Amino acid sequence: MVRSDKLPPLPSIRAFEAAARLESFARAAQELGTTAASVSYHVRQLEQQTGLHLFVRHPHKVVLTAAGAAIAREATAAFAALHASFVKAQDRDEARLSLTTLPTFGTSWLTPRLGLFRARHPDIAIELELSAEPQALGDGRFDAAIRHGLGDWRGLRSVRLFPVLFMPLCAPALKAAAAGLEDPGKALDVPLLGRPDWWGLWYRALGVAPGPPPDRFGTSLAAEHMDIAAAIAGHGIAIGSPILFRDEIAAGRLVPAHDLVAGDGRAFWFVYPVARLQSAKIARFRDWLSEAAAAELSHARDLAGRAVILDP
Amino acid sequence: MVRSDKLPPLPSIRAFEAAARLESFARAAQELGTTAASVSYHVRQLEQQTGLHLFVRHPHKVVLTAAGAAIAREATAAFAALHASFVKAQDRDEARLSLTTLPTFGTSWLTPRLGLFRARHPDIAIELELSAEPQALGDGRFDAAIRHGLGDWRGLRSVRLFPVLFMPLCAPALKAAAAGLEDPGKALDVPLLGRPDWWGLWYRALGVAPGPPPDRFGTSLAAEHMDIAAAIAGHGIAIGSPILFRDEIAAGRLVPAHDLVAGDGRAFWFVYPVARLQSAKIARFRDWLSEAAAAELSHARDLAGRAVILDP
DNA sequence: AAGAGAGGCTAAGTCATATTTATGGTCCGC
DNA sequence: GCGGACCATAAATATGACTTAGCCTCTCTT
Repeated sequence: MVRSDKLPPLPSIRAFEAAARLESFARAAQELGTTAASVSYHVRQLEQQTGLHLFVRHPHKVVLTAAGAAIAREATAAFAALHASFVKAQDRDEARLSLTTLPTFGTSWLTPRLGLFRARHPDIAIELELSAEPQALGDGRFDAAIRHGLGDWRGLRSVRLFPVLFMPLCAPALKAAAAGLEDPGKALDVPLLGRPDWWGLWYRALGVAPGPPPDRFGTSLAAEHMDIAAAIAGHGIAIGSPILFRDEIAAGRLVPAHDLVAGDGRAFWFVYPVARLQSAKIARFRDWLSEAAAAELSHARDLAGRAVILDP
Repeated sequence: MVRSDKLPPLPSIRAFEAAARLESFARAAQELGTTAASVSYHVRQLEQQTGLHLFVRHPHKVVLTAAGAAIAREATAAFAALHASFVKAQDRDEARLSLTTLPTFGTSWLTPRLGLFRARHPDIAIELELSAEPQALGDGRFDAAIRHGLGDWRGLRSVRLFPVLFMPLCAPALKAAAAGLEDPGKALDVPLLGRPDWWGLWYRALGVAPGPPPDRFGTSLAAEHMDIAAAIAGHGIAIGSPILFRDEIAAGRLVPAHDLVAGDGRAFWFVYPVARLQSAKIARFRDWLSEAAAAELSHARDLAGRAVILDP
């Protein structure tokens, strides 16, 4: 015998283990989803490699030798342990969903709704990371992400949620002061809050070419939702998504400063690696999120319908 | 993920385990005698099958994830246990050599010499079974056998030891009474012991066609060595092998009753399954036995040389 | 008893799968 | 700054397992 310090071929050990446990090549073949001939082949393979007699063949049945029984016992335990470790890892992995998304989306829209997901799927704990920069998926840090864009990320499966829209929003008290907003040449009593490029897009949608001069802008904060918070506090007119801040609008803390809704063709997408199409927890979150987004979209049908979509 | 209750492909687990233990695909490839590309393929395979991230890839190195580390630990233990069980079984198997042979050969020739083998190979315990009928090899009961015949057993490797010879043997006190043995028609004072067919062969070698009449024979015992024992006790003239009973002849307890040596072309052979060519213990016994048989043959050169060989 | 069925073996051809080979990119160390 | 080490990817290859088919032996049934 080869007196090898190497392990014999694992598929052969597997076939042998099943045959030993079930005391039959035919039943082992059934369990392994193969044929008796294959099991016979593997067992013989193993016997040749090890130089051990594992089974005594009788015309109608096979019987383990002493050596075979000893090895089979160990092998069964080893495979069971291996299997258990995978199951455990999968269970643990299945119980925790790690997401990364944009700060505004996460803060303003997703977080308030996460409780509903948790209520429906109490066995999945969500871990949410917020960052303005899209984080790589597939390296083990995150299971999935919500991004905005066109949905064309390579290697990722994308599910569209709702469009990215822009509209001037302000506190009700400032609504009057926002009159004449549509004329960028005209000075306003209140500053414009939010990213100048979004304002530029909105004015282009309005048909006004150059947009407002730089001195119209107040401090631009780190994220959209902070501008919106400033607007709610009455510090100016913010440019932001009427969908993301529907709750604020519905509560009357925020009103449109103008009726025009602009968009740049982009949307929010739920994305996850193609390699994880089979992941149950991702599928569950995706389904819940799609549903929530569809509900959101049904509230925003008129907004989305009348939005002026421009190239960015 | 496939949430499979089946174990993922074992070769992939093996590749992963090595990679995890060595913290490097390249070193794992080296250990497994394959290439890094292969290891990479398998690890990816495993990750896809299980839906788990096992490694975080960095451009220059790979790092285990928490799940990967947990699985690797279990996998290493499982493989080690598996390996240990094979090594143990092989060691145990290697420490015990089970032989089957003919009663006379075993009793008269082999057993007295087994001590020499044991002295040279104290780590191998011999188990000797005696039976007149040849026992099947390769079913786990016996590692090897010593048989007599022509050396043409299918599926078995045969090593020739020494020829099967026949010669009348008797106690020295009966030597005189054996005079005239060569004439089967002449009545003797002492009976003939042993198998009539062997006597028949011997007489044919002598050139005497019909052989002695049945009433010349004493009781024929179950095995040759028992006839010889009877001869030593002075109960008659036995037909037997001068090689197997060389010790008795050398000690003077047995003398040839006639000088003619006959043979039927057969010999004693050491045989073992072709499938076990690699077995170290069988090789060690075979080498020792060949040596002992060669020494025996050198003592019996003149006997073998002058033997008259007939077809049986 | 005799026949059908179950279990296993063997042999040969097919097919799948792992592996190799080659290429490219990234980072680390000299 | 450059060469080497390490890993990823893709396509082609080759090994090896698997299936299929036919056969034998034994057992159970009728």
